Amino acid sequence: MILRIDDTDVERNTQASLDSIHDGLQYLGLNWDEQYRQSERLDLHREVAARIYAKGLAYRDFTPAGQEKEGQNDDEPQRWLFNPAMRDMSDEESDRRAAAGEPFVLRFKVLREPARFVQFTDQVYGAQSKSTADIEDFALLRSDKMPTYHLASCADDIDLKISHVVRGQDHLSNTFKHILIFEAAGGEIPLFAHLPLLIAPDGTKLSKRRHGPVVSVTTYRDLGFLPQAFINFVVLLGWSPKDNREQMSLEEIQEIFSFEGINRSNAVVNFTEESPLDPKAAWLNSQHLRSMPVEQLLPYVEKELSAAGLTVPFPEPWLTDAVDLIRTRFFTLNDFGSRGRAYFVDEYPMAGDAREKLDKPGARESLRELSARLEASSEFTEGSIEAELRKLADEKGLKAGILINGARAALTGQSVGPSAFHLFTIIGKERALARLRAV
RNA sequence: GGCGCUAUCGUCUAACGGUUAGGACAGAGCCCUCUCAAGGCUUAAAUACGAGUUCGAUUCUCGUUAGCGCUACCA
Repeated sequence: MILRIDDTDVERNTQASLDSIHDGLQYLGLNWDEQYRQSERLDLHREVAARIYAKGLAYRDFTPAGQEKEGQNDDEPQRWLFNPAMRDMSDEESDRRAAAGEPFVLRFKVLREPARFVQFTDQVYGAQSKSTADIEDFALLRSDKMPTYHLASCADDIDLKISHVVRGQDHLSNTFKHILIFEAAGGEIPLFAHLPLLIAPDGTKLSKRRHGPVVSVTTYRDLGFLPQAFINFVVLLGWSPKDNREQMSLEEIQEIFSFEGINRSNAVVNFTEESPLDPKAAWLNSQHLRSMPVEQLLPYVEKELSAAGLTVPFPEPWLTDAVDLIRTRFFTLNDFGSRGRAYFVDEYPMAGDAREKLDKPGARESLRELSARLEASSEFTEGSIEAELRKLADEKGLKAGILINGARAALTGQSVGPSAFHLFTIIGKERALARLRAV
């Protein structure tokens, strides 16, 4: 895999955007073998431009920036293809003005009269065809000698022997220009596959500017997404396995993914003002979280906990059990370091509604009593704990629920969670009883 | 305006020209239950519109409408 940074636009070329690309790719485990930056390959691009010019397939346009359409004859006001004075300028004049240092744009001399059809077969959109009569004389080199995206992209594709160009559908109609460049430069034309766009709920194209968090892969990482869950979500936007499968492993996806199965219509990422997360993405993450082999999940949890400042001695068997127990009610990795804190360390906050459970009349003293009795008991299993607790509730004239909910609150700092009896055995006798004593 | 692309539940999507138009998420309800999840079950919800071809059109053709893209010395 080649990672090529298309950074010929100096204005938008920032370290931050480069970091974001690297971070996102690394998080997803999409590692590259080679990296190139177009801004470091300008000589190659200019060479290709020179070659096209030498063949008479490009010309210098000395029109100042922004004035291309001025002075146009108004029979087709909106339609600009080229400026005849520039396109038809004599070589002598062109050379003279260039030698005099006058800035110019190098434009591709698109075939006119007779026009011809440029054709290619897109792997997703099928047969495509467009008349050169509808293609304007696009720029190859800007007046500051920087290559345009079109030129740089094609020149690099040729040089790097790119086999497949897979990109957004917004480039579908640019592809005709690219084919013209490939032909003029004498390069082999790669296979093209255009993908439908991801759009916002209001139908507009997703953009970094307007939908920053939604389009940034690192957002999902920071929200506690498993990489495979994110990939699973994205792959289902514009493509499906056709057999009603939703949750899929990376291996399954690699096995069955194909260009032919890709849809041609844009897909909406269903986020809201409150959350950048599509509900289906959240669901897929929770599905992966609870169904992947627990040993595979452990490294993620460990990383998450250490990021939260917690040092936990993985892989202790009881920790594995704890992760396995609570993951069915968690949605993201972040939950382990927040809601799951009490399972891993002894310092954890007591939620307000958990405190309410403990404030029930008789709850605290009964729980302390329970602690003492369990301490004295030789057995410490779910069964023995339940028997002891129910017996105590009976004696105190309390509903068992008071003690059950109270125990959960004391043990985890939360009013909701797994079976209270199971909790005792997960947390361990010594620590569990200490937590009861401390209510 | 020109050129190109697209159109199935709210969203993501399935359906050799013949299905009660299927699944998933989100929603509603029920079951399970010590709480919360999970899980199981049920429910509501769609072929943009109009012609044509055909015994029969979500599916093929044309038109309309709508959306998106390109139309830059951005990518």
